[in-house]
Parts: sequence; structure tokens; C-alpha cells
Amino acid sequence: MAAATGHVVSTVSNALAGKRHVNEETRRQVLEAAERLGYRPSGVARSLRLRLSSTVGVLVPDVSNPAIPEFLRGIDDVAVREGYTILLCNTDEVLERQVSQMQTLLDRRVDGMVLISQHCDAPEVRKILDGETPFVLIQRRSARFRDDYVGSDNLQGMRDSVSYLAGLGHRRIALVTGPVSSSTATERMEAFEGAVQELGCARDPQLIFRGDYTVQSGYEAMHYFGAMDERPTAVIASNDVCALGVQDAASELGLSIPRDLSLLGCDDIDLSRLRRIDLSTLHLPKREMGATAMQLLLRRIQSNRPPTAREVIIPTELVLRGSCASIA
Amino acid sequence: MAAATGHVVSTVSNALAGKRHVNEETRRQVLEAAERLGYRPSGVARSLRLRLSSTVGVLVPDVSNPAIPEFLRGIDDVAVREGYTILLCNTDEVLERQVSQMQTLLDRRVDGMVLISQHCDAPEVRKILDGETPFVLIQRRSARFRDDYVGSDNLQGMRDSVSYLAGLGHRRIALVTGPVSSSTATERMEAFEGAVQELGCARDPQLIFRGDYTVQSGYEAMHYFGAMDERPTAVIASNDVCALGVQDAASELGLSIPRDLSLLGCDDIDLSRLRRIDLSTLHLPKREMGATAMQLLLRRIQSNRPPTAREVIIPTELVLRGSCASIA
DNA sequence: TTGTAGGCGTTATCAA
DNA sequence: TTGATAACGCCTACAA
Repeated sequence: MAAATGHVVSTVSNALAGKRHVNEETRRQVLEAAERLGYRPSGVARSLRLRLSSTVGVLVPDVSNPAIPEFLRGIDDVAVREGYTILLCNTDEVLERQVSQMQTLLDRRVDGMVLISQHCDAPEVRKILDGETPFVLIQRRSARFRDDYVGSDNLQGMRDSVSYLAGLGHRRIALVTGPVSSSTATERMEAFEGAVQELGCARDPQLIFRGDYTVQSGYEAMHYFGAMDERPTAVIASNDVCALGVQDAASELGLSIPRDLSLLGCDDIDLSRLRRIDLSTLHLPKREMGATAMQLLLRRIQSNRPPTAREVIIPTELVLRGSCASIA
Repeated sequence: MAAATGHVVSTVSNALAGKRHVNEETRRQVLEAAERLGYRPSGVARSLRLRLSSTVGVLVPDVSNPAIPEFLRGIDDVAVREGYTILLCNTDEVLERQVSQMQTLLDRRVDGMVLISQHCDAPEVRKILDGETPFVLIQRRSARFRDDYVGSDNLQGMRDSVSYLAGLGHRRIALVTGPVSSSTATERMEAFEGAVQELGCARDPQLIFRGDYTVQSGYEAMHYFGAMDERPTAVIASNDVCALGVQDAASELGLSIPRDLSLLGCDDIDLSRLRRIDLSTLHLPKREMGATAMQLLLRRIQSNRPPTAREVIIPTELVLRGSCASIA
């Protein structure tokens, strides 16, 4: 490229980047030549030189789980605005996969990472997190460390949920929880247990089913609940996707929602507001949360001294639709 | 790193990469030092040297549209297996955004690009496509050029759909089509028109509503159809997401599916099989299609002489669920 | 305002 | 089998 213009590389570089002053005429020539040749500076070379890749890795359990893309979209919104590109990695909740993906991201010298509901306490993971590369956690935080984190207010949310159902007269309320490794799942479960006790509802461990945030697990949960001698009159699912499975099994069992069973979700995925689904749920502004996480990450990337960790807890809001009713 | 081991860089490189023979003892030392120092070769430097980034860009309209992530997952499956990482870009169907994202990908020297339902005939886009960087198209192909392409058999699929409905006695069948710029939408629409004529159904241009693959557009379409003097008795939606909107509006209008209205989708997104949705639709193996596209891309990336373009047309399969019934 | 030169961290080539 | 060296394409002192 330099050759083509008759100017030296540094002049070309400066003309293109507009960093230092170059003669207007020189500049014009360079720009013209670049245009004509379709020349564009190599981001790779720049990354090597600057030791900055303008790239962030995002780890997700599985993009095709409906709850995930909305976070992703929020992250992307601010990433694009700030000139970053996203490297996407699916981990399927499998620790080794997560570790190897993180390693790959590091090898590619990403400027930072966003971990959406990923393992963050496993020693292999922690070892990477303790390195130089900035990161932010979404919806799953460490039990032992304080990191940059964006998550929902699970305590308040679950309390609202239980007290809403209790207000409708329900006393046997079941919970389909998420995987043990998920702090959000754990927090929601603990809040559930607390609220159930406070509000004088049944405290039956059998009413808690361990799921894994999938439709399938909600489906299994409901079949399990349905087979109990004393069925729950209401079910809270730890996320909407899983609530969809509960709905499905309920139909199969001939249980009408909300007549025979009240159902409450968490997350408020886009589909929950469809009349066919019509799921009452805790709304979570996922796109905004993704954006917030990315902003936190950028703050850390761009600051010279590592800022102190910040945890952003987003309040949830109960969205009442048609899946709950007072007990007959 | 080289310094730490007392060996020269090239030896270190070779020990780590295992390319050429190094003394077993030397090798051990290098590996040990790397382990101890947590050293990992820079992918950026390697990319610069090799002029290969092991990175592919994927352009999508919007990740949070449920039809998209499944393709993405398929792409990722083979990408990971082959050591590639995905750079994700949302374009929102906006041409300038697509162009600027493609430019960014080029700047980052991606080894190739996958365009999921993107503009591919606009001159700005074509200019980039005509460059050196390999690419594959999914679900939207060029009207004028023959590129590597993976898409559904829209002709056969739409024929099956119409003839299924005609077999149920429907004669007034409506279509909610996709954006003009989408070849899949166009192909489906043309196939619809042909089939409708062949099978002796109403050929009323009013029965075709131009949507854009969103829930919202399906919703609007149904309200439009619902207000007609002579309502259609069946609706075919150009994709499932849009069918969801039709369902929603139908509920709102007090039309029961399938009693008052038969509804057929396209794509078969995961959610369509939920009992609450229960949408009859054309199944499309989206994850497999994504994988196929990525394989096509790799073939092009890895071959010395550009192979001739290949179009892979995937047959669709009508999945009968509960959204269609014979006419009363 | 422009030119020169060094280095970012690899790999490939060539010589030892 | 190993060592030295030259790119890859960019940015940035520093010198002119």
C-alpha cells in the first residue's frame, strides 16, 4: 500500500488513522489510493502491535436456549457501538468445554470475556479468571469471590412470586429449580424456602424438583408432581423455558392452567406473552442486563488500575398474565 | 518465553507446535516451562504470520429471533470441531449495518463468512462478496449469482403445504410472506401462487400479506385477514415465528384454531411442538443446515483453487400437529 | 510535516 | 537437531 502512494508507511498510517497532522494534499492522495485499491488496515497486525484485539468473548450455555439470545443482543448493542466484536462460544454447561473455550479466547487475546451462566468456582475456571483478562459474570456468580456481576434480584423476585400465590390462597406450592452450580438457581431456591415458611405454606422437600433450565426438565418435574398423592396447587418454575415444559406436561395430564394448577415462571422470555402461552412470570430486562454487563466489562478493559468489583442486581417485576388463579 | 527456557524461539515454537523434531529432553524442558509460566502462544501473532485467523464471521438478522440460534448452533458445532471461532454480527436486516459489519469482519481478516438470510444482491454487498474472502449463504441466495448456498426446498415445501390444506377441503388459503429481499420468501410465495392455481384454490392477491418474519407481522396479517368480507379458511405463514403472531391475533379475534381457521407454519422451531402452540409446520433441520454451511465454507477456505459453487437444497417435511382441520 | 527504524510474537527458511 | 534471521502489517518514538 505504501508503495502505491509513493509515501512511507508511517505517513499512510497517520493519514488513515488521522492521528498526527499530514499535509492535506498527501492525505488526499493516500485516501484516494486506499479507496482505489480497496485497502484496509489489518486488524490482526494492529492487534499484535497494540496488544488489544477489540474483541470480547461471550460464553453461553447454548445459544438455542431462548433465554440466552436476549442477553447476547444487549451485549452486542454496546459492543458494536464501541467498536468491539463478539466471539461466541457454546459450552453446554460442560465444564471442560467451558475451560477449553476460555483457553481459546485467551489464545486469541480477547480484551475481555462475558460469562453468561457459566461455572465460576471450579478451580480450572478460577485459574483463568484470576489471570489478566477482564471478565463479567451474568446470572451466575461465585460463592467465594466478588467479581463484576450482573444478575437479577432473586430474593425479592421469589418472595413476590410466593406471596402472590399465597395471596391467591395457595398453600402447596412447588418449585422447579435450576442446576446446583447456578447461583441464581440456588438463590431462588433459598428465597423460595424462606418465603414458603414465612407465609405459612407447606414446607415439603418433595415439592422441590431439581431441573436444569430446559423444557424437558420442566416436563419431567410436572409429571413427578402430578403423580404425588397430594399434588401442589401451584408451581413456580425457575425459568420460563422450564415453565413451558411444565405447561406441556400439565396439558398431557389433563390439568388445566390456571383452573387446576397455577404456574409462575421467571425471566419473561418474549414468547411468554403469547396468548397461547400466557405465562405469568417475573420480568427480567435481559437485553438491558447484557448491555450493562458489557459496559462493566469496558470500564474494566479501559481503566488503567483495575476498578473494584461491582455487582449490579436488577430488580424483577411480576408480570401477571393468565397462568395463575385463586384456589377454588 | 524463549528466554526462560534457555532455548531459542524457533525451538520453543517447534517444541510446542510439534512440527519438526526436537530433542525429547529439550521438548520436555520447553513444555515444563510453558506449563509453569502459563505460557500460551499468541493466536494474534500466529494469524499475522500465517495470514489465517481460524475465525469465521457469521451475520444474522437478529440472534433473538428464535429461528436463528439453531442455525448458529450447527455452524458452531463444526466450527469448534475444526478449531474455528465464530465472530457474531447482528444486522437487523439493515443494509448499511450489514455492510459495515462485513467490513469489520474483513478488517479482522476472518477466514470466511456465513450469511444467514442477509442481503446478497446489493452492489455494496456484492463488492465485498466478490473479494477474496470465502463465504456461504443460508436461506437467502442471489438472484444473479451462483454462490455456495444452503437452503430449504421451498417449492416442494410450499406445494406440500398447499396440497395438504386443499386436501382438507380448503379453497381460500392465505399466505403471510416474508420480506421481498428474501429469496426464500420469494420462492415460497411463487410456489404458493403456482400451487394454489394448480389445485383450484382461490387466486386472490388480497390473500397474500407481506410480512417480515416477525411475530408482529403475523399478528398484523391475521387482523387484516380477519377483517375481510370473505375470510380465508386457512393461513400459511412463511415462518413459524410469524405463525405465532397469527395464532395470537386469531385468539384475539375469537377464532379457534383449527376449528375456525387452519394454520400452517414453516421452519419448525423448537417451540412449535409445545402442546400450547401445537403448530403444524414444515420441518427444517436448521442445526444440520448450519453444519452443512460451515462444511461448505471450510471446503472453500481449505482448497487451493476455488471450488465451483455448490447449492445444497434441503427437503422439508410436513409435520402434522394440531393446527389444521378439514373444513366444516 | 515527513522519514527511519524497532518491535509486537509467531513461523518458515536457511545455514550450521 | 538446533540456531539465526527474515518476514507478517501495523504503530510510534525519534530524528530530520
